[in-house]
Amino acid sequence: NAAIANNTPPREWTLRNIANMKAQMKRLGFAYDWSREVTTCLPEYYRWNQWFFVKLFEKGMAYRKKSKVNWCPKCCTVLANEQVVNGRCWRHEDTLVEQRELEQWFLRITQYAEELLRDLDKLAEWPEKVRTMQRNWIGRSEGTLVDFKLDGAPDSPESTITVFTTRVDTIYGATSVQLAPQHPLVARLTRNNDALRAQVDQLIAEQRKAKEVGDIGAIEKHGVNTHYFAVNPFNGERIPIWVANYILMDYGTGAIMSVPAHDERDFEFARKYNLKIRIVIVPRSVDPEETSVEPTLPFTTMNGTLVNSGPFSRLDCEEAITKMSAYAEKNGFGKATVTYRLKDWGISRQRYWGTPIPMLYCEKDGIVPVPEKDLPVILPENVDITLTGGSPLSRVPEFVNAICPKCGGPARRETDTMDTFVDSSWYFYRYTDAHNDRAPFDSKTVAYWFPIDQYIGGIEHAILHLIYSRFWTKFMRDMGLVKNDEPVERLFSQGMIIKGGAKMSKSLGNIVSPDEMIARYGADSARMYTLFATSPDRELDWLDEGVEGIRRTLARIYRFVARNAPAETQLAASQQAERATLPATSLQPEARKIQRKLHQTIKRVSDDFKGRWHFNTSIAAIMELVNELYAVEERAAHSPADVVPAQLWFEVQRDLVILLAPFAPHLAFELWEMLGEKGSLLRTPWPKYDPALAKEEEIAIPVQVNGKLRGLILVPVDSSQEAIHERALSAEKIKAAIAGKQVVKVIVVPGKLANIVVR
RNA sequence: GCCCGGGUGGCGAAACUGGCAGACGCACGGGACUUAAAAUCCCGGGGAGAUAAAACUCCGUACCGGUUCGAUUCCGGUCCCGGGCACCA
Repeated sequence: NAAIANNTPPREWTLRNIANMKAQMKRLGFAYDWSREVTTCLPEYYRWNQWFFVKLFEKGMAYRKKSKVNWCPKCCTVLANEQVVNGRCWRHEDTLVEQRELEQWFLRITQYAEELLRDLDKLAEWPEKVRTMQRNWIGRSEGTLVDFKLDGAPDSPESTITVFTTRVDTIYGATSVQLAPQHPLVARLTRNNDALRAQVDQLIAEQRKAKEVGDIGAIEKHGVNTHYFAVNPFNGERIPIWVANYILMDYGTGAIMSVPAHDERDFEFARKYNLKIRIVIVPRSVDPEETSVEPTLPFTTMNGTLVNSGPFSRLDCEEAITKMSAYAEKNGFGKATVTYRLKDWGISRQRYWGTPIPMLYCEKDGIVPVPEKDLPVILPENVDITLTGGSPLSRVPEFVNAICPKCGGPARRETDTMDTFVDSSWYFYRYTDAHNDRAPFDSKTVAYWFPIDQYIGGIEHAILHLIYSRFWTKFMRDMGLVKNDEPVERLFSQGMIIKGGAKMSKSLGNIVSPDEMIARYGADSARMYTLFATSPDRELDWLDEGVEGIRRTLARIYRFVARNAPAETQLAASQQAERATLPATSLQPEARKIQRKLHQTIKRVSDDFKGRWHFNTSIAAIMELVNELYAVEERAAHSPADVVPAQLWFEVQRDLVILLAPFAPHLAFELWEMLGEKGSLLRTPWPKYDPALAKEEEIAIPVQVNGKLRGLILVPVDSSQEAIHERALSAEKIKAAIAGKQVVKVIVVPGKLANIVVR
């Protein structure tokens, strides 16, 4: 391996690897996924991914465990849930997908669950919706673990059913225990009972099917009575043990206590199977002696008092939870605890392209990481990828057979590669120090640049990528590599582009090629249309029509400047425009109108850049300015007395071009030259907004009667509340509308509207 | 199912903090220019009723209900669409 690492020039190897991937994909008839070039074919990413992995392993943050996967026996590979169609492989319609248990590598992201949750509060400049999604994804929940014993069995850990509940106060109302079908105890209980085993297998199949459809909650809730009993440690009651298809092994402990009276799901289940229902919480009553209030079931609120609960009766729910948890802990059958929905991150992939996991298995020394000097472990070349015969890497003896760095004996190399989310968790750090060959990056350089000021990505990354990269940052901080707690200060999540009712993506193959649009309309029109179609945080339903309007607007701007650009003799006036703005008072009405519109446009465009990035409204504002320019040009042709001074005329064009530049840069640069400008457009300061020049002199204020629009009054812009009040009541139309009625109240919002309430 | 968004004219949308619903654009209709067409320029379009044409009246932001002088906006419920649900990345 060391030989491979040292003798292979990274760039050449990369290019060969990419060429190899393209050829293989073509041969197998798959769409070539270019995004994989970026991270999965670069040995330097392999090297540092592997370096990080070893650090994680050494800190106990990476571990192996068995986990269930979808397996296509024909492809001999793991399938993603979306690659399973009706229980069959997406490439082999006749092949049923199997469930297999594989040893896989996991990263202990759950160790950071609490901090990942807590620090969401620090991310003030992240969209609220993303923070909410992450909060729910981490899914912190406080509750109690309680041990139920299998009735009649000897006291041993194998006969203990630990349940997790957020409502231990309802435990006297537990009338059954429900286990996940994969629960270890279920295997034992069904060992000598084929009929029961078959029923449980049926439940597993239902669960799998639901997961495949992506609809865990949609399954009809089914259960099987094992006819075994568990003992409630609080009251010694024997209650039946059931196995249910809606209990998931990977959440909580894979076992729950069922309290039909006080949980909706349990209630539904108990009704279906005629299980006992016992009320142990009643609404908090004024008279503490009065306990006969029967709540409507299921009664799930915390605002209640315990009954039928032995020594805990008459306590309020909240207090009961604390006391009962403490009681369980004191007596050794439970304790208060916090669980998370967040699971550890499985990073093993049985694919060829990807960073090999740098681990060796030695018979004598066990699991041994590849020493740092031997990194990167890179992929062997010229591997024949077929759809049959198992993991490609495991069939390459030169790759698999290695030497144990500890004992020098033979070792087997790990053939799993890493999830590409690993690369994407830290790639942006590498950008600050891309040529470093001693470390993933230099800490000082990263300390200068990080955290990222502004990160932009699709909303579909709100959960996975953005949690993994936050986790990675926290791990690197604890290693002492970085100082920042969070990778990203400000996040912008753009909406997705939808075409034909689904997101546009490589895997769905419903992509609109920008090349085609650029060829037809030019890059400026194509770019500006995508910005104009909707605001970037919304999803956009893609339609090819509509680009025409943008092209037309750009042509209008071009023609306007071509007609009105300063001639040689006017350049002095044009340069004047750069320096000074004409005072509003010196202008004729038409000129003043243009000046006002210009400053209103500057404000609207500038605000969109500073604030919400709603560039569709910026472009609309520019269009309005252009329409106004055409109107003024037309009117000026008919009434020569109402002149627009040359200096203002040039100022407007100059500012228009600057405002246009971010949206249609090519055209803007062309127009900039046409205006006789010598300096660089890029270095020209953004136009200044002057509120005094943007101000309207008069505004029309709507007048409502009982909330219905009944007229408009024209008033000076800064009219007082009293003045508007008086004008509103004296307007002809309003007088007619309120004639014969009694005015109860008049609401005046200065600058907005007046509303007269009559009876 | 759960979590997060969204639903406004024929269409893409706007309305930023509860204050004139539909800015801007597409498509469409009318006019000007032209031998003609294209391009361009100008004008008009939420719906229904009324009118020669207007003033005008009513309805209207998925649906049902609430709060408010006033709701596209806030609250409760329902329906539909999109994203995520841990191996698409």
